[in-house]
Amino acid sequence: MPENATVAAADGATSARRRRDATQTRQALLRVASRRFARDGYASTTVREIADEAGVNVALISRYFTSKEGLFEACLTAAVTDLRRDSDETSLETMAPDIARRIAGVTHDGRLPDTLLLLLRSSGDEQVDNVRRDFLRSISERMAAAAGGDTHPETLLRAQILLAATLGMTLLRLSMSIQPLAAATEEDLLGPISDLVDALLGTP
Amino acid sequence: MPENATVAAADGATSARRRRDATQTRQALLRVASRRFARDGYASTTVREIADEAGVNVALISRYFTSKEGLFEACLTAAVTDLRRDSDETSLETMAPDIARRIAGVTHDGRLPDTLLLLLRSSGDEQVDNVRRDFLRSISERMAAAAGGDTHPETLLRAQILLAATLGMTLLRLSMSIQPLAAATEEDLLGPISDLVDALLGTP
DNA sequence: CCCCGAAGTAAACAACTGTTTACTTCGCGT
DNA sequence: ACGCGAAGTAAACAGTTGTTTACTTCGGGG
Repeated sequence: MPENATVAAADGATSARRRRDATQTRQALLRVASRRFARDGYASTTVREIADEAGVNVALISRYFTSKEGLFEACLTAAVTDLRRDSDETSLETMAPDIARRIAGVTHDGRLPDTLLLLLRSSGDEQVDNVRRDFLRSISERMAAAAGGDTHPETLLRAQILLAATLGMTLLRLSMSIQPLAAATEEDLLGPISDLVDALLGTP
Repeated sequence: MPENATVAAADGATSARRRRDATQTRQALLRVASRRFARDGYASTTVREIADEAGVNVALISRYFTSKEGLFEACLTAAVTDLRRDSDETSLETMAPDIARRIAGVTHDGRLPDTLLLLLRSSGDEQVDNVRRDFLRSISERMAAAAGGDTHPETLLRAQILLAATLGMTLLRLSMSIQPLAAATEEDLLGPISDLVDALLGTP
């Protein structure tokens, strides 16, 4: 027999997993599923692929998340929580660097771009879709609010266009690997994005 | 029995179909499939759904397009052909109204936004994916070329960001129905998009 | 008019999907 | 050390997928 059979399958994380730990298993599933759902979409991703990549049995998805749909909803909730954290204290000055970091930056726990991409994926379930839609809308409202004191109705439209540009860039980078956008660094993007923010939300 | 059994199923087009015509059947399938693939993605769309909506038997998809994959490739080719037509004679002045029309306008033959959205959908087939990627890149190159005579390397990056914004707006409109962006008219969008084009590609 | 090939159809096919079941194996508190 | 409940597993399940088959029906040229 192999000398170390306990971690025979692919590890679901960078760190080695304890042999039996429901919490770690759940997190491994969440991490793998978030990436796959974000990059390939809901329908193209099978539960067996997720389980295999996480080094976990398929049945545990149903056990811990009720269903594939439940797993997706959990991924989405985690993404929303993560995104809300640094989008509530936004201002017109920090917006451009924030966007650049969200698109091309990396942080402590992992890679961010996946998180943003998940908002564009649908499971088909109407209720879960509404979570997604409501959150996108609240983000655009926050961006519009940061733009200026005046509540000009077109400001919200312009904020949504800026949001669309952010999501589009993420899509072209991660899902389509369009060069040179896909290889652009955080600093490469800062200039154009600053112009973007200024043109859409800056005071004329 | 019903008084008119020949067009019993849902019509695949606005016009009534002749009872037996391979060309019309193929076009009906193409039209329905393009819309479904664009709006819901490749994996979420069933060949039976496409056939039913087109009022056609499922087996005819395999007959006329070899496979679901072949049907998708045919949709993509048609979309590319359509998009190339009015993107090769683009200039910096007409770019903003062109984009606005592509996103919110309607034309002679049907609705345009679907066409643009199809470029974001993947069937998983690597070869077909390359068609998609190559075309997106060629579009961004054409936009960069229209921007100015100088071949500054950052110009291509900025053109791709503009392309990303265009695709993102289409996505937020058609696939997510984010208001007020989803309800914005061609004229509503012209102002912000003009600012966008100017900020990214205009000479400073 | 009539018939032959094209156009269309219903049913069956195997592969794959998400989910459940019955079972085994481990780790931890006593 | 031991056993009991939690954690994990393999196999089977029913439904759906894309595709193929054998068949019927139409319609236009001779």
